Amino acid sequence: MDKQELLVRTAFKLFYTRGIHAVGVNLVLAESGIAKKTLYHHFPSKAHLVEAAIRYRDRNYRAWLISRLEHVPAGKPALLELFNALNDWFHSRESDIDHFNGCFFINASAEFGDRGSVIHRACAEHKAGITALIRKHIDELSLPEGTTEEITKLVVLLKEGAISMAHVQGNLDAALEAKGILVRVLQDRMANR
Amino acid sequence: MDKQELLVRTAFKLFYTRGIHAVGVNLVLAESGIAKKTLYHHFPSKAHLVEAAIRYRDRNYRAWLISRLEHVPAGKPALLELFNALNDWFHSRESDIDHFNGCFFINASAEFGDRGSVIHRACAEHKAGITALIRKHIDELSLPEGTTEEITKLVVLLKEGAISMAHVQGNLDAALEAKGILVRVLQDRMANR
DNA sequence: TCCAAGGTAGACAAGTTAGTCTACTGAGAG
DNA sequence: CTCTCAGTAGACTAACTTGTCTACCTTGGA
Repeated sequence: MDKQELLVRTAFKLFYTRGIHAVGVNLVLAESGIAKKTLYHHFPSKAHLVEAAIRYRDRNYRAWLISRLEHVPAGKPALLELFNALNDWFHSRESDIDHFNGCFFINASAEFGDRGSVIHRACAEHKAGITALIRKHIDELSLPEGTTEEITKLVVLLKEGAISMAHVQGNLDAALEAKGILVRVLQDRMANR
Repeated sequence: MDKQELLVRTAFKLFYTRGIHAVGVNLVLAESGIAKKTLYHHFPSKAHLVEAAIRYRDRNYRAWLISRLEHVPAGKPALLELFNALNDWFHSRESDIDHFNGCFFINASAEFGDRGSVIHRACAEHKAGITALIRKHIDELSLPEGTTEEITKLVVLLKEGAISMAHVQGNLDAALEAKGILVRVLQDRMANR
C-alpha cells in the first residue's frame, strides 16, 4: 500500500475512534510510521487529510452497503436487509467498516458544525448518496404515486434514528426495533389501500 | 449572575456552536471576562466544566420541551406538538435553546465516543429522560397492551432521525416530515384494530 | 556509472493547550 | 477599625498543536 493510502486509512481509523480534533497529525504519523514531511507532501494541511479520510469512508461504507443489499431480491427484502446490515454494524460484526462508533459523518458534522464548511458538505453528500441508494430499492416496490417518497423518508428517518440511539444510548438493538416498526407500518399501509 | 453560572453558560454556548475540543478554556475565559484561576477554583479541570455545561443544557432543554408540551391537551395533541416544537427549534425560532446547531448531546457523544466516559453517559441519561417524557404522553393514549412501547420507539426514532437530517443534511423541515409520517401511521394503525 | 527528481526523514519554529503559581482584593465578623 | 479568608487576578510552565526547513535517500533512465 502506498504511503498516501496508508496515511488516509490510519487517519480515518483514529478520527473515527477518537474524534477529529482530538487526534493530532503527530499521532497519525506515529501510528502509521510515516514522516511529517511526507504527509505535507501529499496533503497541504490537516483539513485536506480529514477531507480525504471522509471520502475514503464514503467509498468504503457505500461499497459495504451495496454489497449487503445486492445479494437479496430487490424491493422489500432489500429494505429489511438494510436493517439487518445496520444491526450487524451496530454489533461490530462487520470488519469491513470497523468497530462501531456511531456514524462517522454525523460525528464529523458535530465537530464541524458550520454547514458551509467543506467537511460538513461532504458529510451531507454522503447522506444524500445513501438516501438515493435506498430510494432506488423502494422504487422497486412500485408503490402508488407519492408513496415512494413518503416511505423513503420513513426508512431514512428510522435508519438515522437507529444510528443515534445505538451510539448515544448504546441501544445496539435499535436497528432490529426499527425493522419491526417498519414491517408493521408497511402491513398496515397495505391493508388500507 | 455569579461567575460560576456565567462560566457554564459561556462554555455551553461556545461548545455548542464550535465543538468541545475546538474550544479552549482560554476562549471561554476571554468571552466571559473571567480569570483562569477563578475557573479552576470552581472546576478542577476542563472536563468538569464540560460536564457542567452538559447538565446545564439538560436542565434547559428539558424545561423548554416541558413548557412546550404542557399547554396542549395530553396524548396525541402533545405528540404532534412535540414535532412542532422540534420544527421551531430547527428553524432557530426558540431563543430559549439557542440557534440550532444539532443536538448538543449527540454532538458531545461524537467527540467523546467512549461509552464509559462520564460525558457520554450524561448524554445517554439526557436522551433517556426525554424518552421517558415522551412515553408519559403516549401512555395517555391508552393504547392496547404492548403498543405503547412500540409507538414510543417509533416517535423517538422519528425524532432522532429528524434531528440528524436537520443538522447533517440541513433539511430544516425534517420535523414536519416526521410529523406527517407519524399521523399517517397512527391513522393506519387505528383503522386496523 | 552518473544524474535527476520525486519521495522521505525528523529537527525545528511559532502558536495554543490545560493547568499552576504567587499576590491581591473586598466583604463580613468581631 | 481590624482581621480573616473565599474569591479574584493574570503571568507563567510544560506539553502539545500544525506546519516548515534543510538534508538525504532511492529509483529510473541514459
